[in-house]
Amino acid sequence: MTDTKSQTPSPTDQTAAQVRFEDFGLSPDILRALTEQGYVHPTPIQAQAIPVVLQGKDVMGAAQTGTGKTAGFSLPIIQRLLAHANSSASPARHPVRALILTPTRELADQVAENVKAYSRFTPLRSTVVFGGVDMNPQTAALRAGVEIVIATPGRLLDHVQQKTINLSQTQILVMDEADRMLDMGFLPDLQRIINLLPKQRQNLMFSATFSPEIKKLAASFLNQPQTIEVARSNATSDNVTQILYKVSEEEKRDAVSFIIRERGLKQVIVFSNTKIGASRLAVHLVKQGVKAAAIHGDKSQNERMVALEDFKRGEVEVLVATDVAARGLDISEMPCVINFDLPYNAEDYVHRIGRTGRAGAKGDAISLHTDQDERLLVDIEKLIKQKIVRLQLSGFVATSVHTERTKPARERFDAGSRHESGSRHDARPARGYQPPREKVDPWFLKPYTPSTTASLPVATAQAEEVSAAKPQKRAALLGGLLKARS
DNA sequence: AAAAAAC
Repeated sequence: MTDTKSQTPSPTDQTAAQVRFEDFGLSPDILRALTEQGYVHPTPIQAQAIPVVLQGKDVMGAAQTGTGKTAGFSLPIIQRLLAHANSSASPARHPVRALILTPTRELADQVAENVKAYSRFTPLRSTVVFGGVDMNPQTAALRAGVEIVIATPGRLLDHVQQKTINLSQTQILVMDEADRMLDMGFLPDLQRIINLLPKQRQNLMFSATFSPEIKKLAASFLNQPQTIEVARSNATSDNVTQILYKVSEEEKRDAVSFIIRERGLKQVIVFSNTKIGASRLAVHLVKQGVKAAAIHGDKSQNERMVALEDFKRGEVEVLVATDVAARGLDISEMPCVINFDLPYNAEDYVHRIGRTGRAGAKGDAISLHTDQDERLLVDIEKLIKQKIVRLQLSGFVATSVHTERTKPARERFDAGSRHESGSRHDARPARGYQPPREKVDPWFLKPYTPSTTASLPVATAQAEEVSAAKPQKRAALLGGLLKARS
């Protein structure tokens, strides 16, 4: 909902800030919804996208999350559906006329909430469709009739198969976070869905980055699209201060709680590369009295929802997340994000830190890195075309250890407890000497041994081969798509 | 290497 909030204009916003939502010729019913929410001025992407979408043109939009993208496409879509009412259909029948696809369930839910809010005073109906929850309520809503459907691809196709949805009248298609959908291997699903739609339709595609693959996708799906680009692609916001702290693998968890305590953070997302890592870190933080919760794909949809709601309400102060939350999640006023792990994919770094410094506000992006991360760091700095500031985590002493197994960790534990002024060590003195637990995550704990160091170049070379092959495979897929269409 | 998404 922070999407369209008017903001302190930065120099580049000045023209946009002078425009008002009233200037677009939107229906009074839409303007009323906007007024009630206190939205007066469009964000730059909204100012650019709304008129173009209203004209019925295809759009290729490059926009980071937090730029007001959702309102940028949903407001004009609602307007178009209102203006071109289905005269032929009986009033009881509401065919799906606009379809909005998103990569994650949470994002689908949020977009749906926004669409509902903007169309509140119109006769248009909308519903959201995604997996992990009971199909029946969705089926009931679709039966009752909706003009706008917001969906994740898998469950949508499920409904198609069950014949509980009819897409033969869909005039507008939106692909939100298209780059993410490609990354997640949704291309075949996208193609299947598009084949179900009328050939004559309006297509809107939004992507945080303009990779060659995205351009190919745009070329195959869009019809003479108008390009809208607000932020430089792959650029990080100037409002975000990026910091790096070098720590050892064993120190990471304590470093996170140290940073949270030291800065008095009350709203922070911590990104972990693994689901198990996210869960463990959350448990660790809770044990230290931090109000933390984990959100990742192994949690039930209900748990994910509850964690997100609690976080938005402030009941949870630290949300430990995998990349399920890297893109799209609309969480307002995020002053800080922490990378517990550096992401494997440099683009994900951009998305993660895009969770902060939004809508003109300042933000901090703090990343922990270890010796093993050097390569990832190089990739990231190459992508964002800047060096990230390396700082010392001054005053930090690890008080507990990741694993009790490695000798260096134990030494650090002893050293830490001697210098530490707090009493956590005294409260639980036996902790450092317990025998190792049975289930040790091999990925998480990589001991420093000469043999692993020696084998590293080989492993790296293999990894390069794989990642080099991937785009080609995608390109081949896209090529097939192009041929199939022509 | 991981994560996400349909049952």
